[in-house]
Amino acid sequence: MRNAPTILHLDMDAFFASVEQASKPSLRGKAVVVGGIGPRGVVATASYEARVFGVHSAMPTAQARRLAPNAAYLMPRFALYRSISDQVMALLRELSPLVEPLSLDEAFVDLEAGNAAWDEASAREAGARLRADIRAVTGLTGSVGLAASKMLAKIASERAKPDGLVLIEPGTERALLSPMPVRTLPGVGPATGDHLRRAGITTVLELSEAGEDELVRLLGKAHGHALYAMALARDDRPVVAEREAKSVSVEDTYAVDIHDRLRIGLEVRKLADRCVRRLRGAGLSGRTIVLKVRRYDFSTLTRSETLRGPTDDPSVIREAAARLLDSVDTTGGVRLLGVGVSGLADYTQEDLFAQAAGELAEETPEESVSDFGPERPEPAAPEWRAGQDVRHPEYGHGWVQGSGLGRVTVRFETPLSAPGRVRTFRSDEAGLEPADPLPLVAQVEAAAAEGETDGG
DNA sequence: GGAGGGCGCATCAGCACC
DNA sequence: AGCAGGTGCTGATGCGCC
Repeated sequence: MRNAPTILHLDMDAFFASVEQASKPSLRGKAVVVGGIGPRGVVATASYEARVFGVHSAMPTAQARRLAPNAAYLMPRFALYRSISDQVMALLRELSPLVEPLSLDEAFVDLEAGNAAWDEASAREAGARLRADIRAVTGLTGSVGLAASKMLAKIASERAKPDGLVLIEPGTERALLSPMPVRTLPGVGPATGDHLRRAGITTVLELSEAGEDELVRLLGKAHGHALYAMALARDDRPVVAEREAKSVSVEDTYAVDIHDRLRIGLEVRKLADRCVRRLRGAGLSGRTIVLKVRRYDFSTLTRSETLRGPTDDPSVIREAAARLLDSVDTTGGVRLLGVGVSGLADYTQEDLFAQAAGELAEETPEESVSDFGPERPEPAAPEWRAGQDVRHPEYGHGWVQGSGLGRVTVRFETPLSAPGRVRTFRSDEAGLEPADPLPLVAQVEAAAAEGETDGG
């Protein structure tokens, strides 16, 4: 807790949905839902137009479809969101080297550490300029919260949404916090919220009145102390620039439960390979292999095994995952499988143990290496995914609005065009091919906005 | 009735070692 | 040899967050 409101929290407004609307003119002003499209998908982001129908993130997509049947339902395009996120994070780093990204669309910035602000007026000014820059560079809006601590900056940006800026004046923190529900505080989710409610505690004021000892008794040592401090608006957590990953994991929920034990083994193997690809991509290796299984009844269990040293060897990790699977009863079927690696080494070091094991186990030689990697055969028929960008030699750039029954419907428009027209083709239409997303903002403008900060 | 993916953190139990 | 008490690791689970 400092005495000037120089911690900034940025939250992009309905980020995924806003990117899709910017990229697809025909969706502007319309209900857009981005998330898992399958029977077991959940909503990642709903546009504000979709929220009017009661759709919100973390809601099952099936339920969203009942509430807003006419909304556009799109798969997330993370590569595109990441590229825009990078532009936004770069703007934040111009304010201060102390930037802590929380996700693709959210970050804390310590303005004081970057000499970007030192008091209320300069903080407000920096926040307003940031919002303008974000709009100029990305065409999107973000909301800014400014306060003397992380917790309050975040609460402020929440109140600023959408497309606003809120600064919490030092000295007013406790009065602001007191009437708010306990769920407002970081660390209070559904379980803790229920727990506190059963103890008769529903507001932040009641939380502080309960006293530290009572909270520790109710919630345990770490949680109790932390929550009492938060309730009094005491929050000293620093903005931390780079936090290195502590684990890497991948998981899949299947459209239907898998019962076949062989198939389960196959999926675990595929997940292990995907996990290793990510691990290697980050130049990491790890020592503990974790298998996660969610059964048909939603009961979830994890099994883990710690090796003698870190590895990024696909066959070692596959075999560990397979061993862990052996110890799990999958009768009744599984809905989700996952493979993870923790105990990461920040550099890839030679794994002598795995090497020795590999040399000993000559019975299973090249198979493990040769069919690892991206060289698996592509499916023959092109599968058109909803939302995907495409090009057609005659009609130009567009996106897939829907596909099925050997047909694909494409809307031809670009981020800079007027809403475009829809055409339907056969799935194997000659010349129709996947395309990269186009920039959301005219290049000249973007270059000018960057030049302004570079040159000045 | 339905509930993704990917992470970090806390707690607890069991065990080895001192 | 048995016991009491730390400490640190491993493994499992649950919560919270975006």
